Amino acid sequence: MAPKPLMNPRKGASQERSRATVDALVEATARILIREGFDKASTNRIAVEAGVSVGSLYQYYPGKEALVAAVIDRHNQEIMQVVRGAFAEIASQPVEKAVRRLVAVAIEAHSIDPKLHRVLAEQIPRTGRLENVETFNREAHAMFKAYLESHRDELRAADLALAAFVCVTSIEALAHNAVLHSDGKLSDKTIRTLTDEATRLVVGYLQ
Amino acid sequence: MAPKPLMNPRKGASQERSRATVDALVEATARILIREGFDKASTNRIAVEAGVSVGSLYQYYPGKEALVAAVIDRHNQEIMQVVRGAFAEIASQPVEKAVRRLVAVAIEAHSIDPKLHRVLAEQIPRTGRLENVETFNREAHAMFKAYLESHRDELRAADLALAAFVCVTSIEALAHNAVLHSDGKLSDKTIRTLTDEATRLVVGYLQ
DNA sequence: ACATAATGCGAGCGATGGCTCACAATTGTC
DNA sequence: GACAATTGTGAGCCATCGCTCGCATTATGT
Repeated sequence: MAPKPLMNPRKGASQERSRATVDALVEATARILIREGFDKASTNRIAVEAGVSVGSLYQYYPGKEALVAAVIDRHNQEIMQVVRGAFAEIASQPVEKAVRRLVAVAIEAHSIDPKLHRVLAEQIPRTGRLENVETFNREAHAMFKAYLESHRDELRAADLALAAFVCVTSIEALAHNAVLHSDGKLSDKTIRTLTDEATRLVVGYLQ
Repeated sequence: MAPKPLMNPRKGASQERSRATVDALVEATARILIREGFDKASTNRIAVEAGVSVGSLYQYYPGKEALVAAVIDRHNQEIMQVVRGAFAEIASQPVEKAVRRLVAVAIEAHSIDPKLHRVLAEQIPRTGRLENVETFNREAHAMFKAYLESHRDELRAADLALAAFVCVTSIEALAHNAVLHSDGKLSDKTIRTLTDEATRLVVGYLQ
């Protein structure tokens, strides 16, 4: 068998110029996803939007999937940054206060770049490589479980992994549905009400 | 403007023969979605699988989207049948028993044709026409709110629409994640545990 | 200045997919 | 049996898409 022609993405982006090209590509991809949706995001279209040629695109990314994955990664990093911060912040706080903060953060996180968030949630097939979203989810579950373990005395649950699953799933779903159904930012009042309810739901369950 | 050449899906499927064709198409679509995934479900491929020519396909459906929508509708009808039955059954039962039943039903519903359910959840872009899933969601919320209203005295919530949103969202998400993460059917034990937890979560919130 | 490497270009190839249309086969009607 | 309506056929048109490759442009080293 002939060895692969070796025309995969060029090695490193060593010069300054190419970093700019890479960034332009990712940002162009995000813009197209937002403005025109997933199926319109062809490699040719993305290259034009980025002010770059298709050839250059394939020098840095093996295909459309990789570009979209890069956008998703970028978005997830932003979200996880916020979430990790929150967990650090609440580590030594009592359950009620901690849960309230986490709910608020979940809503904030889902409100980051809401249009992009919506497209990612609604239009991107969760197939192939794009499963690394799962990694983030697992991290969130693990962090929550760790918090529960260090506050065992305030709780009455036996299986903390199960409890973490129930809490994280509920909080995430509530934030997700609330933000997506209201197309964009929620009013402060709605956020307060929702936070109260979700907190009662989860705290009542844990204690 | 020239009047549209009038080559849209042929009017009615009046004869017996055509009903069979239509059914074959929908079932073929479902089979392909399950076995090969969404992108492999081209109109040509579907027609072959159904033992029918592409031409016939376009006599009954305006395109691939419509076929997939038909499959989704079929699946959702099955689910809503079960859910409607459950709501009728619990109408006069106390909150604890009612919620427990609803949780069980949610799990059952998500376990109907799990492979198809997974494909629909993971691979189908929720775009365009496929938003009528929303209709079913609204129906579920409405039914739950109706139940809450007729049991107001057992509850302490003020805003019942909000309470319904919180409960339905949580139950649905728990059932969804549990079923999808465990690839297929859950063990009886897992189902019992999950039902207990979800029931405690929701009942604790409502009372 | 010159050579060499790194980066960028974009016409166009091959593949695939949605969809049409001219026609054939079947069914219903008298 | 004759005729019209209904239903079924499938080769192939056209558009699009992912991707390549030979070449142009720009940076780096000496």
